[in-house]
Amino acid sequence: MSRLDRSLIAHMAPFEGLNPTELDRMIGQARALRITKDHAVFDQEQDAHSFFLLLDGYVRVIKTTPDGEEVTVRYISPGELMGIASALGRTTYPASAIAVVDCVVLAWPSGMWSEFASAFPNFGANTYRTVGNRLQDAHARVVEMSTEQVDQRVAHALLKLVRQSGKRTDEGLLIDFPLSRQDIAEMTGTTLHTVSRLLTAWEEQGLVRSGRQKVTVVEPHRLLMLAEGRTEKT
Amino acid sequence: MSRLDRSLIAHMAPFEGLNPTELDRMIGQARALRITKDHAVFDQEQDAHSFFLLLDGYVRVIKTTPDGEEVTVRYISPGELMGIASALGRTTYPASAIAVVDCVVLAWPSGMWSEFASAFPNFGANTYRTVGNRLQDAHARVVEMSTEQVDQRVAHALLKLVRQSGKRTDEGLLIDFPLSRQDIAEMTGTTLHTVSRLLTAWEEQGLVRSGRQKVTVVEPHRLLMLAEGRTEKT
DNA sequence: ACTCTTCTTTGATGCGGCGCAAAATACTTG
DNA sequence: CAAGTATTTTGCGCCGCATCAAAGAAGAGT
Repeated sequence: MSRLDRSLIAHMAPFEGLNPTELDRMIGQARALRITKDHAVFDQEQDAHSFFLLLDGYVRVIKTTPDGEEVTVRYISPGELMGIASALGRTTYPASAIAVVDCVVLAWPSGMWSEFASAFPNFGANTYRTVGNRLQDAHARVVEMSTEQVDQRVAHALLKLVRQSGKRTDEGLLIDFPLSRQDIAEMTGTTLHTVSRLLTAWEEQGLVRSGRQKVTVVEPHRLLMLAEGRTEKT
Repeated sequence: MSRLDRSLIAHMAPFEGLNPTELDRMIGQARALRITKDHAVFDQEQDAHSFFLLLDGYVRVIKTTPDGEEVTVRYISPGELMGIASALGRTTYPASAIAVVDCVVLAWPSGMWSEFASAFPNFGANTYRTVGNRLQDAHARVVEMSTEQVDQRVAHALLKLVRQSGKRTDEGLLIDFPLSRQDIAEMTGTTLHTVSRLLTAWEEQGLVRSGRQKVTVVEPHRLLMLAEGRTEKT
């Protein structure tokens, strides 16, 4: 079994303000896991035994409705915590987390949460700041869904993904993991058909370039204008 | 100036598990405020100087979009905390809170949050449980907006309000504060026109009774079936 | 190279619910 | 009680986008 070193996590936002000793104590309790593509890190409704840190890869957090529809809550990037139900006094996971590529995660037993939070106040504060941001995001999503048209929502979704995982290429900013039309539809509350039509239209206007499970934003600025709803001059 | 007594708050959820001494210490630092109907408890974007507990009345939490549309995030009932930006490491309020009737609130300076949280761990845990619930709610809203039709969303909204503030009357369960078609529209991402049509249709079917700024749910069960989308047999 | 599967594109059709307009009703205030 | 204001109702036309259907395109497996 491989040793875990604090350098793995020292630079990550949740651990900001922790000294080396503290980092060692935290990582000493962690288990590293590999999650292969399309497998779950944790499942909705299940007992929240652990909380996680994503070290490498990308994870999609989804909620499944009683009648089987899937809604994507968010994408997790390396350095983000997930499954922190225990920090919020829950005993089950409210959503499922699926690896969209092969991933590496660290896992801590949920029971350890309160211990960490009181022993390392910075860690607690960092986590709650994250929770605050996610609450904000969720409310922003509600506002978007209430007030914006589909094209604006899709534009916003793409911009968010680009901000989170955009990689410079010679064509523009490539979203760094496989992302299908269906995936985008599940983020924006529409259908893959509509997403497909929008992307081809935008491709004709030179805003994006896209292919199978891959989207590159060529002109973020013009896409933002569209997202904000200021009228487009052809 | 009136003395505040711990009996005001002792039975409220955020203070569960606190002993009388602790309650006294907390309430000793609080200021009581009256907020008259239609006035703000706090405003979006403003410096988060205080956090609040609603003692009496009802408060609507809203987000305003750049172009002036208002989206209702939630209604607050007596015994609930609000404006707890500081617990999540924010320095400004992410939304505005408006009294829908004359209200009484307690206010504590934001700076006191961390002190309370560490001195009274139960209070901290209770608060974070609340935050967890709100995050859940927000995600549930996103799922609703993504997958449900307007009539289902309106039905869900009414049921939520009834659960929160339903008062038994001889007609059914009355929502205990003034609530216009416009208000319902802002909760569900639709227009007052559509809400009006739905309510009159439901009234004809005997599901609800409603008048000016007032809604009574007559048959919660049938309304729930409608909310869940199981088809109605006329 | 060929088949199978997954993902994407594109067309045709229909409808839920929004936008607009105007009237009716319910409170409020002098 | 009359005038003024806020809220609700209702009709009508239209359009954004879902739904249904089917055919391409791109990889994956053998």
